[in-house]
Amino acid sequence: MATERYNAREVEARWQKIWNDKDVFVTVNDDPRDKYYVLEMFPYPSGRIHMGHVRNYAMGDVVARFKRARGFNVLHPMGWDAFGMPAENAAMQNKVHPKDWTYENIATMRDQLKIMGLSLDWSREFATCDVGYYTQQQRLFLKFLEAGLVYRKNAKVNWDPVDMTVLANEQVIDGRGWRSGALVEQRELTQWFFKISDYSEDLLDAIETLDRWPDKVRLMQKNWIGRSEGLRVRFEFATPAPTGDKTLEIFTTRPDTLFGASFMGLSPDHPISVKLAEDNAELKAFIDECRRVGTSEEAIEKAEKKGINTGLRVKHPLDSSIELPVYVANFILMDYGTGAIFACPAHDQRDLDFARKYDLPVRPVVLPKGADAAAFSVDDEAFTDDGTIFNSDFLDGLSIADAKEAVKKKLEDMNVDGAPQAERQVNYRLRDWGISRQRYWGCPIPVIHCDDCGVVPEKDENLPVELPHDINFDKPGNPLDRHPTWRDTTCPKCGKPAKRETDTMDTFVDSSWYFARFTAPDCDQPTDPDAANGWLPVDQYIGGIEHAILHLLYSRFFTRAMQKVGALDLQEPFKGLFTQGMVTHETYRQGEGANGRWVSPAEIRIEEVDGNRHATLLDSGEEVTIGSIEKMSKSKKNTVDPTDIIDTYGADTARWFMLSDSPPERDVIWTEDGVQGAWRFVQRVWRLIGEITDKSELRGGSAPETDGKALDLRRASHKTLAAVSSDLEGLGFNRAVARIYEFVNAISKAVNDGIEDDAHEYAVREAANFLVQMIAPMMPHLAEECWSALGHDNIISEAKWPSVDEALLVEDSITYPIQINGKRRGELEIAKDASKEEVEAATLALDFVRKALEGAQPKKLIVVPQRIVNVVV
RNA sequence: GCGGGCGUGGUGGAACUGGUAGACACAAGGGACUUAAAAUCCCUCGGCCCUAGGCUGUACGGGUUCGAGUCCCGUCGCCCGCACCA
Repeated sequence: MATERYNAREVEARWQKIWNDKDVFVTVNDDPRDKYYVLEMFPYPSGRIHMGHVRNYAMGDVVARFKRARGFNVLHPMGWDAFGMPAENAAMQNKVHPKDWTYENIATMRDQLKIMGLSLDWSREFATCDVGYYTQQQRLFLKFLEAGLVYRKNAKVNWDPVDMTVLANEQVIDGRGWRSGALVEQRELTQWFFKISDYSEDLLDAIETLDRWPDKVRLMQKNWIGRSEGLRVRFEFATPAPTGDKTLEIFTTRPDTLFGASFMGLSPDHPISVKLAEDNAELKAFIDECRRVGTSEEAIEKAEKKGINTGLRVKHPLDSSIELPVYVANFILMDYGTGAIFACPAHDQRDLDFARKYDLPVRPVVLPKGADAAAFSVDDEAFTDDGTIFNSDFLDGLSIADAKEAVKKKLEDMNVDGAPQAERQVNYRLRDWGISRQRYWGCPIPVIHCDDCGVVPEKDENLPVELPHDINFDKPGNPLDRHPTWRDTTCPKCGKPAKRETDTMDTFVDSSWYFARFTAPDCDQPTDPDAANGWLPVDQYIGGIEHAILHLLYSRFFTRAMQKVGALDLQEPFKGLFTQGMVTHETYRQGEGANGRWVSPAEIRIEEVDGNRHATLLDSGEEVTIGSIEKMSKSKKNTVDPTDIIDTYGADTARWFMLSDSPPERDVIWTEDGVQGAWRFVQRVWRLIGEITDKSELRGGSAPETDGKALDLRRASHKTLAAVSSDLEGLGFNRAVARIYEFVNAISKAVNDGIEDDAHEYAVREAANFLVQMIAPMMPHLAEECWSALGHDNIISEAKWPSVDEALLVEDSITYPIQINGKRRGELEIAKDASKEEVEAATLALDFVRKALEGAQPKKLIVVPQRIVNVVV
């Protein structure tokens, strides 16, 4: 074979055809081997694959191919998260039907994925907008409805009064609609909800069992669910409330600070606020202003703390001589607790900001450890750490925890307006999941509104409720609403004319069970429970950290809900989770400030002059500014098209580069130099394998002798194999790559120095085989080509992972670094099984140690077995 | 604003549970081969000091420890999420 250059384009296409023709990656459900389910978060078909996809799918493919080689029956499917807003935006902008736009994108992206050479079972592919998929989703919805997991209630949406349409949070920019620029209002609509709150406690507790999830994701989910133990306290009104209520009910997690109470706060949406606003113009204006901030928690929290004094007053439950004013405040959420709070400014930053603005009292009641009670005051920073209660009557001197308990006990036993003054309550931050979307391109909610029977589920035999194709986006709003006939149907209950629900489902619903559907993609029910229970949970799920909370939490809820309706029998969908980092790239900009424009990497050339990098435009030679490194995005034009890279260098090179260097959980910077380095490595491996086959074909080496150079190389082979195996097991792709580089250096040296004898030749052949097998999960095409060149008659995609000879890993001596006072001053080589005493004696006998000691005894001699020795003088 | 994370040479990074900081790679510089270029191979490569060698160094400032990139406190910078983007 000699040294012709490796032609990636020709080789990759050839092997992809072979895999395809042989159905190598088609998985059958009844295979007797142990199962392993690898899944990467499926892509939204935005138009073209981007580098983030390449990274994500390259990682998943390594796991899939590695586990396959290790003897597992691997399920590795792919599909499309295909409903969503971009298709509607495209329809509005380019007059293209969302369905056509979506399926064209899918076709393009499927081709792009195929040239990556992924070991996917394409026979299981589906898109969430396939009628076959959303039919089953409607069926699941009806089962959830029957099981009491679905209900309707009023909820707020962002309303664009000019476009007459509901806006997503991302479409609201500084309180205005992104297209119309109109001030956004809030509107209440009756919407569909999933009762995820039924599972708050379970979803929280079960996080403990997810030991193969990143700690940060588990922590984020815990905080998101937000369990808090607190107290529901009823404050008696000192002035009559407009609603006729005798008491104002609040929720607090800090009853210990009750003596620091300065005012009461109501959400702008609280019934009392709304009632008062009826004949208070100032308050009404304020509430309207709050409603223009938007519905997102972020917007509400970031807004300046503001409020209006209602003139109402309540009595302090522990000291009736104190009356507290009641404010309507913009930072209080109606969805959390009771929509009302008591404010203790000294120990809550939001309350403090508010109190300072309106000149309300700030009375500290928690004293920091060691502080002087007489001198302690709170200025602009609330004190939220631990301390001792003071200024608080019977609570003085107690710890926070004890004071909480004391207040709870006391208030529980008190009565106001014929009921206990307070009750203990466990509160969750997690809210029910609103799934209604007033949009066309989503799964229709299969219910019918009948004037006589009310809301009626569609009959199972009438499914699917199919999206009509004859719609247009000439006008804003939901095309389903104004379709001339689609809404018209008959009531499944009474048979009279009735109207269909026009809301479609949140696309998070689509992605909350696709992993289960892959186990039986053609089943005429949502799942085949046997298949689902056999394959699930997903053993390794890989995707972006941006999904750490919502998608993963919804999928966990869905799995429980599906268990409840008998679709499958497990709670947790994802056993192992891995969140990979983003792909970033330098940015380039021509011109300054507002007149500047972003320039794509393909348009420029980089040169180095006197150690400084300069970028110039390819066509005009004009200088371009090199900017910061940012996440690849269309808006900054710092994207690199994977197809271009694969055309130039091949899929293996692109995959290898995505896996080398950067740890997979961290961001990776795409650089041209890096790709070229990867490409050179591809060539290097090919050349090395060529040399080995040339040099060793004359000999018949088959004697695994174990001494000299042959032994050294075999040790390196088995050590590398052991290390790479465990790196791949733990998704340490970059570490595996570094070890493979080292290994290639070692093999090259052995080959260049000349193959000495049969034993050495055996070792070189073994090393070559190991090398090819170790790169196979990452660069499968190159590996197949090398494997074939090495004379194997099977394909490497079906070859078994080699096994490590443990005997070759054992070392008989060890080199200890010797520290003097914590600084390394030399080394000690000694038998690996030397006792602590022997190591100590040998250390003290070393020249530089004796010199440092100057005849004295060491103050301390620390020997960490197999690690290090530290002499303290 | 709240929650979560990250920060190591010119660059990407390595360093298992607190134990030799900079493995491996990229870039750069020097050399070999070549008519020349590409490719390939060899050498150097955190900073400072005069070498042997030493000092210093993991965003910044403190602390715990025989020993800190790793643990703790504070500061700065960047990134992700915040429930209708996917």
